[in-house]
Amino acid sequence: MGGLSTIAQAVHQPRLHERLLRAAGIRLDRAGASLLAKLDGHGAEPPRVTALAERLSVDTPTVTRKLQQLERLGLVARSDDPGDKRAHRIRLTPRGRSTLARLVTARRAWLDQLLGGWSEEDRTTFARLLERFASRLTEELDGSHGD
Amino acid sequence: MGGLSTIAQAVHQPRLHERLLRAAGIRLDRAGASLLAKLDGHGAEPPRVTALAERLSVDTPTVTRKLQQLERLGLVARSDDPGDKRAHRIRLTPRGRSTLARLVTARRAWLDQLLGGWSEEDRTTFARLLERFASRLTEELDGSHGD
DNA sequence: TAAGATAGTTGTATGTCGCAAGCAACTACT
DNA sequence: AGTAGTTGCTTGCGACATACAACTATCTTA
Repeated sequence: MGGLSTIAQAVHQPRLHERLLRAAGIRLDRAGASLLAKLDGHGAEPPRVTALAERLSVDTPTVTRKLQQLERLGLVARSDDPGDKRAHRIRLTPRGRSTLARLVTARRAWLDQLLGGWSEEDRTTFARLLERFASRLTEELDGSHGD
Repeated sequence: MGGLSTIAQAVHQPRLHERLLRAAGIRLDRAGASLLAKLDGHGAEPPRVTALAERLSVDTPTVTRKLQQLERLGLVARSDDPGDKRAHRIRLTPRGRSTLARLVTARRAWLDQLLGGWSEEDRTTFARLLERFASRLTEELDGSHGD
């Protein structure tokens, strides 16, 4: 099952990302893209820096700095947390939302292309197992903070 | 199918890697680990720097520098290419080979743990689809060098 | 044999990330 | 209310990853 490393490596490559994003007319680095993605659709309140760091499994300074960049680019905005003056709520700006939308579309198109010859059944199964594995993995990462 | 990004991200995380390798008693960074893995079992001649760069889909300077580190650590060795004085052949030292073996074992154990509750059938299917996807991806990467 | 290609290295810049340290605000305990 | 401890976020710093450009040595070819 060496495919896992291969895939992780490949999907993470700067080159690939560059190509994909450029094709979509988006100028955004990988970490920025991940962050944007985590800002989407979680119903209630916009998340805080800490919450984002946890979702991404990185530390807060990393998120802080990435947010500063994204803010400069006008893709995210921060508001004060009512009830805790230390905290900020992070949300997508309209521009951020549209960038994210284009990003998602581009990724999907790329995936569709890669899964070109696959049967509908294989695709579905793959998606299901991938999702299951991802959530297991996320659990694992979250669960072992205090190791 | 956002699981793909999640997985790529997770598997690539310094944190995770650190933990995994430390548990296995290995002191090696991610890129080093990837490089070692590509040095294994390809029958004939040991590969050259260029070949490694291609396999890893990174450029040659990256490989050169990583090799210098691995060489200092005594994990790889280089010999002159007979027939081309510019080129070098890169091979694992015994120590490199044993490090790699431990690495592979550690990864497998980690995977087994993650796939804990999975049926045998799901595991097999997942491995198969993952492999298929990985090789498609590799093709894609190789095929688009000259974009 | 000179022109161009190729193998590898070094120089330099950007991005990703962690740990340590710090400040401001919050919470709890007395 | 005051002090101690905790939490949310930021800044300082360093390590790693990787790209592009420029260079040297060697090989290939017309």
